[in-house]
Amino acid sequence: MAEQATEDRRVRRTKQRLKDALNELIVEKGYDRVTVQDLIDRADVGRSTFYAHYDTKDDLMMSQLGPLQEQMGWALGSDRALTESVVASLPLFEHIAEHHEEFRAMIGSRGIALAEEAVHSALLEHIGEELRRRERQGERHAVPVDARAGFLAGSLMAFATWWLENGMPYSAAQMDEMFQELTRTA
Amino acid sequence: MAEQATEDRRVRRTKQRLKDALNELIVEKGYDRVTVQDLIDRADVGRSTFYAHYDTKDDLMMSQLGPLQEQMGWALGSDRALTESVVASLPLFEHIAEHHEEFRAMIGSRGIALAEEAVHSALLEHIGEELRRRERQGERHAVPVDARAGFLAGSLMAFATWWLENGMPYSAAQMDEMFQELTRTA
Amino acid sequence: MAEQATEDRRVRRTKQRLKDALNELIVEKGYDRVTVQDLIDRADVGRSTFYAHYDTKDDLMMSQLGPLQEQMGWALGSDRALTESVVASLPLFEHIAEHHEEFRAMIGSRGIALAEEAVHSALLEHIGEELRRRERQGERHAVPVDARAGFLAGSLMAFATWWLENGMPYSAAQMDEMFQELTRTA
Amino acid sequence: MAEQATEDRRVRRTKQRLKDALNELIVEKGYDRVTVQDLIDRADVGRSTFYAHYDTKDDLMMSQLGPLQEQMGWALGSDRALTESVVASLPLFEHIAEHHEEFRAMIGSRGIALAEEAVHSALLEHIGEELRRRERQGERHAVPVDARAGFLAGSLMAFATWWLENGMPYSAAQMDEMFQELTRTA
DNA sequence: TCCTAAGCGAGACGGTACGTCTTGTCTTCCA
DNA sequence: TGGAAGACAAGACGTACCGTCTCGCTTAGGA
Repeated sequence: MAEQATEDRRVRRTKQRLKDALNELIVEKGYDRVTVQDLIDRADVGRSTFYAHYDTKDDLMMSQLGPLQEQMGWALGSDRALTESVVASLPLFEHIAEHHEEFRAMIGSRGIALAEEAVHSALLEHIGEELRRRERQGERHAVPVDARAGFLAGSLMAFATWWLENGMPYSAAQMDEMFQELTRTA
Repeated sequence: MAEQATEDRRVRRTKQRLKDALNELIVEKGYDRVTVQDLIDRADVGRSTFYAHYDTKDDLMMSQLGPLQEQMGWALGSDRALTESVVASLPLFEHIAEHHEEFRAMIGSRGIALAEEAVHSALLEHIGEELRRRERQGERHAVPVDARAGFLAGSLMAFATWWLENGMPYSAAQMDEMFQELTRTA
Repeated sequence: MAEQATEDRRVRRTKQRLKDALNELIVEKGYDRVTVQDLIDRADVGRSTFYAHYDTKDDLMMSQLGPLQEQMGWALGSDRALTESVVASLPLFEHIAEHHEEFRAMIGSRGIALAEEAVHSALLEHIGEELRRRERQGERHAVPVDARAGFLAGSLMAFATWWLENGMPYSAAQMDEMFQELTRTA
Repeated sequence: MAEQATEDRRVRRTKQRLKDALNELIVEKGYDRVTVQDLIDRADVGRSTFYAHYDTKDDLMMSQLGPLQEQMGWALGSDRALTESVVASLPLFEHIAEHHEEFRAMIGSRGIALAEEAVHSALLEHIGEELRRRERQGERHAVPVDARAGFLAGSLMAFATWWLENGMPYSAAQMDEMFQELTRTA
């Protein structure tokens, strides 16, 4: 919308303070234990102001995920991803390594589900497109495209989650390498 | 435990009524919308009785997952699983197919996370053991055992979830076949 | 306090509705059987709103007693009390006669104890002051002032209670006359 | 009752243990804060056993008050009371002095109300009888008998209560003397 | 000596009320 | 006129007691 662009400077500031508050509080006490009251206290914003901009805490959370999705999408389509492999997993692992503190604070919470869902759907779309493109170019595979896309997107998310939850015992590069090897037939 | 076995007949009945109530209500309104009040109304049980046996709704949910874990564990170790493949994925797909109504009622809720976590950990343990056994017998692989176990357990869960959330367009047997093919190198 | 005066109009309305509800319910079912739930249902107020203003049901009750104390204090110091007698008992008997329905609904309950305590302490203070004033003016008595004040305040309360609990067989004026006669030596 | 006499030895022991438990607990935590659970724990008695003998905690309390009433009644009719005065107040003050610890633990509680009520009614009856006896013997008074009885019983209770709640600054004998003086015209 | 009914402990149970917490709506006031 | 402040209704939560109940064990007192 045009209004988005013209959005009041103050409104942008208020929204930003709420996002900052959320991110701080997630690290401090975990996503699930953050209440709307916490958010507005921290952001120094009136209760009604919060609800004027966002429907729920989850809504605020998701409004931050758009940029993440774009970033992932961009990464997936970038030069760095121009390999023979279907999935450019490296950017994902690197992003996680960079923000592991925030992510770890959300483990087990409803918040991580939202983030996962956002990345997962971006992943699913990109992978699906790539697989369909290759199929049009004559590539054949025993497993149908939809299943392969579901499998690849899901197992990448799962592999990354495993990594995060187990103390990240490998580097992002190693994770990428291993993932490519493990999904060679997919 | 021996005490478990000697548990008062009444206590067992009460617990069973609560479990039944939970399962019914999950299907009716989804896990997250079920309140403790709903449970005790349906089970015709006093509020304090509920809290005498379970700490929270999640606690009640988890008490049902033990049997599920055992069932999965048993399935994973059964004759049917005696294939050359590491993971006996068929029993999992079949279990899901059988209970797809309950599972679908929990999609996106905190309840499914508990169930997933229970099955996932059982899976992880079994797969880890099997991989370590094979390694002791001389099998070699480019990817370390812990990462392969994490990958296999995670991607099986993810693949099953994808299946459930996309209308189960394949049979359990087909899913099993595809999973074996997709993880041939893992 | 100044803040009291500036108190939000809505707050005052809410508090008033709660006080009205309490008074109605006391008459209907007796103080002890009135629950917080009854109060908020009748006052059409949220549960948390009740607790935002009052700690307990007793707290709400006591908040109504302040005015009663003031009224009694004023009565005790008024022209009508300017007799040779130490205690102006008539206003008390008249007040009881006027509100006998409410008082009777509280007989035997914890609520009446709060009301009695409020009136009793106001009485005790006024009588003590008056006796000390007279002593300074040379009046002498075989019994020390503190004991006489305790006796007079207590026996007035007791006499009034007896009256209320026995069907008020005399008029307020008769009660007053009798009380003066019975405590002539005190 | 005859049954009372034939009451099982065990039953008597159980009841006594409950009474002892109540008295101990009253001193320890105050009447109102004593729960039935406290009582049966202390008395080492089953829950149903308690309810087999008493309806409520108040019931147990009152079962102890009978003896107190008899004691007071006996005292009021004894030789020591054979004075020209209507009320033999000395025994009451002495009884309170002896048990002031228990009584003080009950101040402000619902328990004291039960005890007061028991003593008060015994007092009222004795005083009423005495006053009517004297009237039959020709004694005349400006205030009717029922009112004088109500006044005397009530003010004695009130005076005793004042004494107890204000640190018992006089001896029982002094209290008795003062009470006689203050009610000379009643 | 047995046996049979009562007393009893243990504690599960249904139920009621409590005081706390969080949510999303609504109102008031101020800059 | 938009946003800060915060009162409010709604309703779930976990806790504390209550009075009822079922279950076996013990423990006389009469057969």
